[in-house]
Amino acid sequence: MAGRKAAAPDPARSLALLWGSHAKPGRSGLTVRAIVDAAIELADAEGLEALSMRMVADRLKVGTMSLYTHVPGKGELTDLMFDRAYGDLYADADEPSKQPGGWRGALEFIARRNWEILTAHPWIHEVPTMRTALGPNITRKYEAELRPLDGLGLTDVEMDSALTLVLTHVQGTARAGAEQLRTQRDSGLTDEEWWRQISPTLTTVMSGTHFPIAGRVGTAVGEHFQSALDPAHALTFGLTTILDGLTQLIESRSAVQ
Amino acid sequence: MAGRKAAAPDPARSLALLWGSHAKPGRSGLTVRAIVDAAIELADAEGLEALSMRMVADRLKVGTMSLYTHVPGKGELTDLMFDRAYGDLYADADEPSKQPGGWRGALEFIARRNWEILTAHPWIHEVPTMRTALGPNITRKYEAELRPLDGLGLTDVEMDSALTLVLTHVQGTARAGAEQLRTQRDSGLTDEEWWRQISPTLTTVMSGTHFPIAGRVGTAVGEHFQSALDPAHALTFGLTTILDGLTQLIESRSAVQ
DNA sequence: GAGTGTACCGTACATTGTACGGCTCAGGTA
DNA sequence: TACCTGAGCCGTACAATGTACGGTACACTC
Repeated sequence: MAGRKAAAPDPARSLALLWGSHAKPGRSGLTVRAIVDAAIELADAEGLEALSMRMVADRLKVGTMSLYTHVPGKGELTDLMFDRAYGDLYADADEPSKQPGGWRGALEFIARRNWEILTAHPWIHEVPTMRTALGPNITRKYEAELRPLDGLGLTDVEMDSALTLVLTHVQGTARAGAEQLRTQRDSGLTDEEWWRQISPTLTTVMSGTHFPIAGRVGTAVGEHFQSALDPAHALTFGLTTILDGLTQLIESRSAVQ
Repeated sequence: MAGRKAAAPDPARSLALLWGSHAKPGRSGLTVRAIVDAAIELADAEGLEALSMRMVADRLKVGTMSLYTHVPGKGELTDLMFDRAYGDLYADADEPSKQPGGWRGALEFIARRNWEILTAHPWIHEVPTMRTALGPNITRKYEAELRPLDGLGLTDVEMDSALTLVLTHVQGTARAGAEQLRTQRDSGLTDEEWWRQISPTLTTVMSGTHFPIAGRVGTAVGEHFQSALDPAHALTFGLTTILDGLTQLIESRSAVQ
């Protein structure tokens, strides 16, 4: 991005900030909580790229540089936003495991809740998540999501792998959906309008090529979903397939035992 | 980003550019191909964010604004880079279906090749892919990847869904791996050093909490992989599970028929 | 030799994150 | 009360970005 390169981040300071109390007000009433909330509101509407420190400060009626008293920089701010966005994912650490349908029902619930958060806050996809994996809400999330997988005969590593697989699927699908929406909004064209606009060029340009199966399948998909992609369908199709696969693994484990 | 907001893009022009000949030189020998190649080289090393039009122009010993004679803007340039990166994915449109092991072997091959490309060009994750889905190389890729799924009893929509599921998994996993590498490079710390650095703060801060399963599993994963995440393991675990799930679907279809 | 279109590019501008240094005020001490 | 100190606040400045605009120079055609 523009500006000087990001200062060397201090991981320990970031961690302390994540776990700290965000409610202590300064002289003008400014708090970390208020900064994070304002930033989330802006990012929900415009995305992370469009979010600027100046915009956040303006919304809080505060000088831009005042933010830096409470937050070391934009990177740390997005980390805080990330952890906060997952703050009310679950009522408590047992909510997923209390769902009906055993581990399968629990994973379906987990997938649905994650999907909802990602849809409400599409900017989450742009946050580098490695650093924030130890925030308070993310930690609680990990505990809540592992519990339904405990005691099924899986090893600890397998429990983590199974959860990661489901979450990666939800994230990837939600990301594609968010991108689709954003592309539509940026261009001001619906999928159908866009298609109509490029259609003549496309036939010209592809006249020399011959892709029989891609043509047939692409057409079928387009007619079925009115689009090249239906994220909701991709989510459930993939989840069903993944859970079927995990069923085999879990059954083989309990059979061995 | 900085600068004026991106000009209203013309989809038809972008499409024509994607399919056009990129070898026609201008007065100073500048070609679209050369611009794209230079940009890919730079992005491979530094990422898409760090890639600037000025850097590309400097590398080609050309004025910055000369690039705009050949390419409408940075967005279209990344589209071209994207399509080009997938240029030599497969020798021909039948390479995946010729792999041993039937459809399962073919999908494993597809996953592996996509993984290799994504690992070689991590900036691909930052390119909005919706627009480029109709570039020449992406179209050929789609054809090549659908062929091994044809004639198994799946509907056209199911063929697309199955492929999308596998590709989403590979992308999500590769993205996590790329992020891990980038975080390490940016911070200059290995996973282990980073962990040691935050460890005291972490115990202080988490002293009041109690997450038994997260603690147990997290520790097991960390010891097993020397890291919170092993992308290669996540890839194969997920792929196996997904293919097991798809096997059930395909068998049920051929049984019905 | 004149004219024309296109490739090339220097300059300018809005916008970004944030370093730096100064101002102001709350709270403690004398 | 008078003063001091540290922290909150923030105006200004800077390097970097994508690209609009308008000018220059070259390769053509006639």
